[in-house]
Amino acid sequence: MGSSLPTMEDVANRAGVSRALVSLVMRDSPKVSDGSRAAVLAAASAIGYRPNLIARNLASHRTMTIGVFLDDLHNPYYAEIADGLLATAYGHGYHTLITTGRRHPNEQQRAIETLFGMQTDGLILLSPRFPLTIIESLAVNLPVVAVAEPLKSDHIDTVSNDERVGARLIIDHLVGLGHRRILHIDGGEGPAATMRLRAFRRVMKMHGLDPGPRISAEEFTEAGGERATDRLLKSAEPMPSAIFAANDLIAAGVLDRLDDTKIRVPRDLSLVGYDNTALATMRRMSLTTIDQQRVAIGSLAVETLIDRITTGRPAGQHHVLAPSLVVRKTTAAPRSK
Amino acid sequence: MGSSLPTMEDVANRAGVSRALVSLVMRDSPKVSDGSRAAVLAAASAIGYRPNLIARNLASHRTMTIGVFLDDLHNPYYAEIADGLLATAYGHGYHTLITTGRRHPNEQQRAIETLFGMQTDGLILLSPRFPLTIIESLAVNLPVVAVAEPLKSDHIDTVSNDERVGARLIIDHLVGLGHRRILHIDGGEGPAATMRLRAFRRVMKMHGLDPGPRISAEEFTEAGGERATDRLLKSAEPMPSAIFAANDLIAAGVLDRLDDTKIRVPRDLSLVGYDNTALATMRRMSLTTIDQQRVAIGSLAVETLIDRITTGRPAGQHHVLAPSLVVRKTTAAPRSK
DNA sequence: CTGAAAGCGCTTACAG
DNA sequence: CTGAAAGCGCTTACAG
Repeated sequence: MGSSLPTMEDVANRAGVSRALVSLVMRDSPKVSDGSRAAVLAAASAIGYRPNLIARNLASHRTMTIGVFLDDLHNPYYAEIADGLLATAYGHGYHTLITTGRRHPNEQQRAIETLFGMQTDGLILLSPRFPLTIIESLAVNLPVVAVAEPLKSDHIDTVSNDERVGARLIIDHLVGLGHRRILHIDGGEGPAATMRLRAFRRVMKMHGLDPGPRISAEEFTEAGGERATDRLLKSAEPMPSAIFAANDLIAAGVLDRLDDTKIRVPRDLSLVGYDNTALATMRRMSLTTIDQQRVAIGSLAVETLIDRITTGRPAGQHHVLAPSLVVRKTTAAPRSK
Repeated sequence: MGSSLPTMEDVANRAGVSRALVSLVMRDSPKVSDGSRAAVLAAASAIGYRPNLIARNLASHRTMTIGVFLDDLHNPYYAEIADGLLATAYGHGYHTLITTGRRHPNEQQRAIETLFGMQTDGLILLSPRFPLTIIESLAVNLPVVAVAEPLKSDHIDTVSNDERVGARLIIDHLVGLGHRRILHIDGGEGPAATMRLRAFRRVMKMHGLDPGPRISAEEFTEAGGERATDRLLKSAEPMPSAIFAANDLIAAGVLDRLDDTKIRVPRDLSLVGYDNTALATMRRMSLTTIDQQRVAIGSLAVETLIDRITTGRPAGQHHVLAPSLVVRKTTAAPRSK
């Protein structure tokens, strides 16, 4: 089927001009007279010609395309980052191609290979579920920006949320209300989750507080939050007076599970989420949460990538953006105090 | 940068074999001895060679890639369809490339051009925000499956939810509870919204009920649902006893806005959503809603596309999948009855 | 603006 | 398995 598509040759024939002229017009060259341009464009649209990008790319060694890998289409967090990212790429005249691995390591590898094989000019990785070191050999030949923890590598640029600030905002807020038994429900084994857990532990220690046992939701989902809450309720451990959930989805799972018990939020337990998703803003949830600069993270990732693509800058760049706290109705002073 | 990447030539030199052999190995040909295969693979990984897919595609006229256009990354509805879609494509050995237009018509056009330019073997369009007739000329040369209302066209296959069944399930349920003043809050001008509105009106008439004035959320978002509710509350119209919102996000917006009034759901007003998203399942929402066969819609779209790609089938295929009703706690008998 | 040439990194088809 | 050739649809660089 593809072979029957019109080519530049066809456009040139129909317009009665050279193939070189058609090529200039398609690349928006300023050296073409308005009359010729109009004639070529008319011929092109008459026969339904559209440039074959892969042929162009093969010849020019540029694709003007940014590949975006994203961990999970289900997490609204990525949608927001993607917003900033896509708008900025579009503004710079870049095409954007997205792939995802649906949280399966195999498919994630394949998704990135697809982007690589398509010869995108650069790659943006949103929270990949594998160590970045795997990607490093790739990054020697291809600009890569990861929305992930800063690396020592000069080959991969990073843009990330300041986890230390996030944890501090949450814990300061809870401690200010009088809480001391604060539990973190973490997001599992992924790099983002590990980073957040580490920040929590550090800040708790700074406050002279015991970070307590590890309770994990294993993934950034509602179901994970429910399961973790189940385990907590069944455990012999004393209940915490406040929970810092690794993201809003986990917090929603916690809330949902607690709604099935006699424990009331925030009367008996305070709860904080992370990401300030649409869910958190609803009156029925009114979740106290952390607002990451999601759109800015997306834009900055693109700016950083394009900078590396166009300048060939050899040194790594690592941007860290500070989040803010949004206090709603799931946090209050502990009951028995 | 791209020019410094290793090519087949480099692999052949290092392995001491011909370029043709390398090509056979990379395409997983069975005519290669195990020894040769191992040698080639070793050489490839030693120098970090990965096949240049765009060169392969240009030469072979196949990309083994399916392009997926999706309207809005924020709507969890698409994430679920994408799940079925990606898993099925992966199972058939196809790569998948996603683009989105963030609900802007210009960017949507560009997003589709990108996929087309990349010479994907076929396109799947998830609820495009423009008339499919624009795409028809494209579809003459390229297999296209749209998750959208069935067309008369033989060039575009469609897979869709049975809107008539959905509307009937909702209205039968509400009428069974005793409701007669049922209002639909529609999703705006897009094709999916129009289809759903039309189904609502038809089924209302079949019941001999008045579909009432048109109230639109203008988009499938929480904010749209809030605005529509605002307008409803301020209007002179008598309040309905039940609302059928065009999707769960709109329903959430309605609920959120009503939580700010003295109107209680379902005591004073019944509410039904559409899509059975994670939101609807939460105890605090417990939204009665319609469950589309999302994963099946995604899988079937891929199967239909691959069928057209491989057989060149000239006739259009139009699949319609019946949804089901999930009754939760936002619907009950009307109060004053 | 035209025209002819070389090349991008592969695949395809074929003779050996 | 090798080797040489042609071609995919473009871009690039150049002489005119």
